Amino acid sequence: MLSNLKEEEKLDPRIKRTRGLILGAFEGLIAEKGFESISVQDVTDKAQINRATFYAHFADKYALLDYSISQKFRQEIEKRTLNACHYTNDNLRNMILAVCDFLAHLHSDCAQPHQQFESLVEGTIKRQIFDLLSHWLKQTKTKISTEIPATVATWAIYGLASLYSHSKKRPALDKFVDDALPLVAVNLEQFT
Amino acid sequence: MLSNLKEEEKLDPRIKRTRGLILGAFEGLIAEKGFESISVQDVTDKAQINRATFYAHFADKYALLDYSISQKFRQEIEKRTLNACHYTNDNLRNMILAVCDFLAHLHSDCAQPHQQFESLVEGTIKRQIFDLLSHWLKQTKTKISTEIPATVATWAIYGLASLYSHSKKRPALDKFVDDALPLVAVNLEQFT
DNA sequence: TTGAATCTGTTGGATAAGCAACACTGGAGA
DNA sequence: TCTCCAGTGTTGCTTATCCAACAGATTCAA
Repeated sequence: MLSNLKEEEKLDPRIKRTRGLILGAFEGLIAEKGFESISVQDVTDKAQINRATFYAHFADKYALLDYSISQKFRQEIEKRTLNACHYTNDNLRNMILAVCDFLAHLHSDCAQPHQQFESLVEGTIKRQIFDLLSHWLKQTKTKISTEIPATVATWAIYGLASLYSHSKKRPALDKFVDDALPLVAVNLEQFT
Repeated sequence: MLSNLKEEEKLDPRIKRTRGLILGAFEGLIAEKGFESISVQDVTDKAQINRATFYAHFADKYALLDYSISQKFRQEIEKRTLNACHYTNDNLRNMILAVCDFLAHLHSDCAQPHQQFESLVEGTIKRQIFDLLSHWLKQTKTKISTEIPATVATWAIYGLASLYSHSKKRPALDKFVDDALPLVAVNLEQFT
């Protein structure tokens, strides 16, 4: 799944370089002034690339946010070697950990996260979770439709991570996930 | 003098970027394995640019060394605001300090400096010193030829810096320059 | 000596990035 | 209201970079 690793490897070096510059500038700006107040010009100035070049890669700053978040989330996932896996309780647990970690870091790395920013992130991350879960469940070659269970689990996981990352005084992550895991797993047991 | 500042500013961003990548990779490699054993491929691999692109900027690795050394030396000079100056005892003193510092740092930053490397550096630096000195001396609108005094001073300065940077137990730089300065200045007094 | 391997410099054609200009939009003031 | 300003997307053309391929040069081992 998502073996854009290979595809990205053999991409034209100019493209990799430019995207890297854009992403780097974007992340820096997010930390400095928050997503809402960033303009495309800010990004291209900081990245030292031409504005037209930006539009050759991304439709607008929302597409860039989506790409950036997706990419960083995937890194988090790959770090925990959850790709190329099938569904197990352990993998599910790792995924919840990953989402919690990711959101928690996001909140400390980003200046003044507003509503718009948060809901854009939510959409992006949930899409990623859903795709990965669906992939896992389909590995079981079951004839049962995966759409509904995957949807429920996706929303539940994101909700848990959101709760965790917003809590004033974050509880110990391991304990938190221990408590939450069964409530998510119960709907997926049929795929084990 | 040397107001390639302005020229470099308005250079195509791709050119600035590429040169920066090449220089960064080169300096890293110099520190790792020394100049002699570096190949052009090493540089382009590390810089993540195409080998043909390298040759669009530099004739070979010797041209790159010359450019790199010149550039770093100029930075040292500009740091001490010696450009846009005329000849004074103080400026001469600062120049000697700059050359000593530069060579001393070079020796600590470069792996196994061999004879070839050292003599290439010597040629590059002496050219820079000579140009700057000549520029100073000509400011005096003197009718005296500057070539011979500038040459003598150039060689003397480089010799002093070389002695300083090679000494096992480097003496205090200020003291060293205090002792050496008069011997250089004596041939230039007619320009004050 | 031969051949394999590696690096060098160079080329022509493909592609990405740069640039200046344009029309358009959405505020912020006067 | 009007204008001004700053940002947005888009375009045609220029320029830099990429790539694969080439013919030498050098080295090293068989």
